[in-house]
Amino acid sequence: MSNVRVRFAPSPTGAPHVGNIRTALFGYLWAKHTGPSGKFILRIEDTDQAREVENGLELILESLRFLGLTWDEGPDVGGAYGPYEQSKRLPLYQAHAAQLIAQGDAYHCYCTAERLEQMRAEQKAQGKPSRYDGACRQLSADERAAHERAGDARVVRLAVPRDGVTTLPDFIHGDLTIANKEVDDQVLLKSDGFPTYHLAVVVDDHLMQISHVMRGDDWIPSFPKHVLLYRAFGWDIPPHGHLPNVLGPDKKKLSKRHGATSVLQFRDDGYLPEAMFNFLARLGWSLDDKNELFTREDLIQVFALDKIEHAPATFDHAKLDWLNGYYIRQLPADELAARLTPFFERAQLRADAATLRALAPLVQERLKKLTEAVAQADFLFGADPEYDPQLLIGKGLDAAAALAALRAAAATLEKYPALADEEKIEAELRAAALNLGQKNAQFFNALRVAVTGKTVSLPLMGSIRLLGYEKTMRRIARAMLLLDGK
RNA sequence: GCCGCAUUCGUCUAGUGGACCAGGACGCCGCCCUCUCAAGGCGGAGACCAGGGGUUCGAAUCCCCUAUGCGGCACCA
Repeated sequence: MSNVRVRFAPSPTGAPHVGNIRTALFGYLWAKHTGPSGKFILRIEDTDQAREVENGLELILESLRFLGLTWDEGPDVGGAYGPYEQSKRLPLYQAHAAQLIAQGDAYHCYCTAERLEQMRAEQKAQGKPSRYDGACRQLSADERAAHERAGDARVVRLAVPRDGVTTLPDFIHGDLTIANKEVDDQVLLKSDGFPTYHLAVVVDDHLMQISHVMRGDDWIPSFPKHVLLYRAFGWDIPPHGHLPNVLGPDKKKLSKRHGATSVLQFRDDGYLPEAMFNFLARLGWSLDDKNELFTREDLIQVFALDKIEHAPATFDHAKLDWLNGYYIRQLPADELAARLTPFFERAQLRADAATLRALAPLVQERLKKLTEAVAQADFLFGADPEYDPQLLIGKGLDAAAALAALRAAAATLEKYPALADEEKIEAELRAAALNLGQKNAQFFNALRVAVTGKTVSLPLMGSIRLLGYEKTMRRIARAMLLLDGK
């Protein structure tokens, strides 16, 4: 196979959501699967000035970087086929549009927005599909000259054949066919001199020698325009694959309506890139019935185009959470601590590196998302926690028994102010429980609530070690006081 | 409305004419482990393969029709 070159071509209209990024991921995987010669290219389709967002480009770059979807060519890194922002390639499109007009494959249209609007309203009223009526397609030379003399604004439209059908082989769906009469005389070049998607994508994919076009299957209805353009220019059509969309829980195409859908939001919500990468790859693609967990390297190695699903896939948050938890558990403790750092900073908890490093093993198998560590560890920071004293009294115990448990626990801990030998302390605490005739669960519950203020907490011994001897003893004493009144 | 794409457990999916009274994963339920919660182990429920016609000795797998869902119908991508 000659060199594979796949492009991801978003427009800078906001933070890319996971559906778009999944398209980027598949392109990346396919390019990298073919080895070092496979290139992943980033091209920015900024041809609509109206919809542009100021930091749109940055958001795209950041999203791709988060997932490690490194591009070989793009607006920031350059490449042999630049520029990679369509707004910087305007003369190219204009020249190609001129060529089409010269060949008779496109024509100037002088219709005003008002006329088009009225035309569509009429078509709609008659229950007809809204399509450009071709008014300017058969303008005489004189009429054109008149419009030009008057300085009327003009666009360039594609002259779509009235009959026949257009077929595109698609490596996901098989042959796709649409009758030409269903295809609009699409605008190729807008009156502001910018191209529309249709012209730009074909010109750029060809000029940039894109080997495989991969895009969402919401593009299927407009492929005839692209095929027609390739033919008009006399260019080979690269293999196309229309990826099924990613759906929200309501089965509708994923969008902002579905809540946090941008990759950056997932990052901020505490999802690992490893997990997102794995999860997104499995949405609409699978290897077989055995493998679920894939690293980036695995995926690059086994990714195959013919395994891409035909039907849209629903984004399953629960499964993502499971995967994220799995990858969190795989992290070395140092690494987990490092990844946790920004979340504690954001929560404004003064957790130094050593504390986080010691905390990591405790929270590790209890996290689905990194953000959750903050709530699990918050008892370590700030003032002694407030709680309902009733919580100190475990199931089947009374206040006196809980008090006895705390007294025994304090007596044990007092012997180990350095909290050095955890196992030994724990053994002694168990012995104390036995001695009091309490179940471990009952005994430790009292201690747990006293120390953490919660009935559900991180492992007790580790929590005590992190809290420190002083604070622990103070909280136990306080708990005993609370119990005294009962 | 017109055109197109799709249709296997709740979800992601395996399955390309016989090995499928349909396999795995997430989720769910139960048990074990256990200082709580998790994690882990074990087990369970859960899909008559959208429906109906064909083709075939034989169909989840091939063909047709219907239904449903989704997508597109801009000087937006």
